[in-house]
Amino acid sequence: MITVDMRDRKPIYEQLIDNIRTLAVQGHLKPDEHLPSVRQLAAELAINPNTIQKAYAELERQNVIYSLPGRGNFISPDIGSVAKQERQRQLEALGVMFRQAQNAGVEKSEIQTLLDTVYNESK
Amino acid sequence: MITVDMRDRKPIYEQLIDNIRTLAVQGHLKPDEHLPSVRQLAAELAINPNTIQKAYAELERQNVIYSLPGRGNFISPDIGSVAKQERQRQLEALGVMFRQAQNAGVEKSEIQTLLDTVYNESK
DNA sequence: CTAACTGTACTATTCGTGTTAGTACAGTTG
DNA sequence: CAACTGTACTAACACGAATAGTACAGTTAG
Repeated sequence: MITVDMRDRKPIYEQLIDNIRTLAVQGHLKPDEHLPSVRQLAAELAINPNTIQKAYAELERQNVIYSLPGRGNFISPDIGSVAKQERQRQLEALGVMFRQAQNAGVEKSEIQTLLDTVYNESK
Repeated sequence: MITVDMRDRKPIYEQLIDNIRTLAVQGHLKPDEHLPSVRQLAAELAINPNTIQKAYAELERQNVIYSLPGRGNFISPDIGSVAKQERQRQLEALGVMFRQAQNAGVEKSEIQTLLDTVYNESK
């Protein structure tokens, strides 16, 4: 489900980009699946079509989707490579966070425990 | 050293807040240490005094510093409790990141390796 | 006491970015 | 042909960040 939070500091178009990329990477949106049209999604979310268009344009640039003028926007068939990039991004972000946590004085064992908790609670 | 990056999307006053809080938490700024005056720091960083004032006001609200009108701004004597809060914040942020990484398909072992690397490279 | 510092509190203005509003045009489809 | 699509514009608006300027009271070194 595609949603936006008007109270969030993050711009709407960025929320849309992250939201749709995540759905695609997680397989909730299949390759070649038809996305809502610019105008339709704008109506559903009660925001301006230009904002949707801005998000779709960036998603196409990131190879998350492709567009066929007159037809619509569709999930990219090689979404797998996007997923790979996304995992890499997550790791890099974690690297930064670890360094920040370390020099804030957070013990490695605390992070270790947290990591175990998160990766076990889904069982 | 207190710095700001004009190209950063994060507002200058927020950069200052994080920057000074980090320096204080890490002990690079000692309790009761005298901070640069609003006007002096503004001159050094080539930004408006109001922006410095905004950051100092928020830092005081967070108990990172205290101010004596006419005298200046100083690092809080009980900066230790701020450091504790900061460690807690870092852990919570990591929790969010772990969940994101997990459902982006990042393997636990990858994160484990990264964690070990970061916490060993300082040896 | 005075001059030169401090913090603090305002108002007004400027600036950048996100968002909206509106229009237009070409391709697609039933 | 009618009703969809994406795409490309321009203009206006809204909001927050940042600047500019002024003012006033407390502190301190001379």
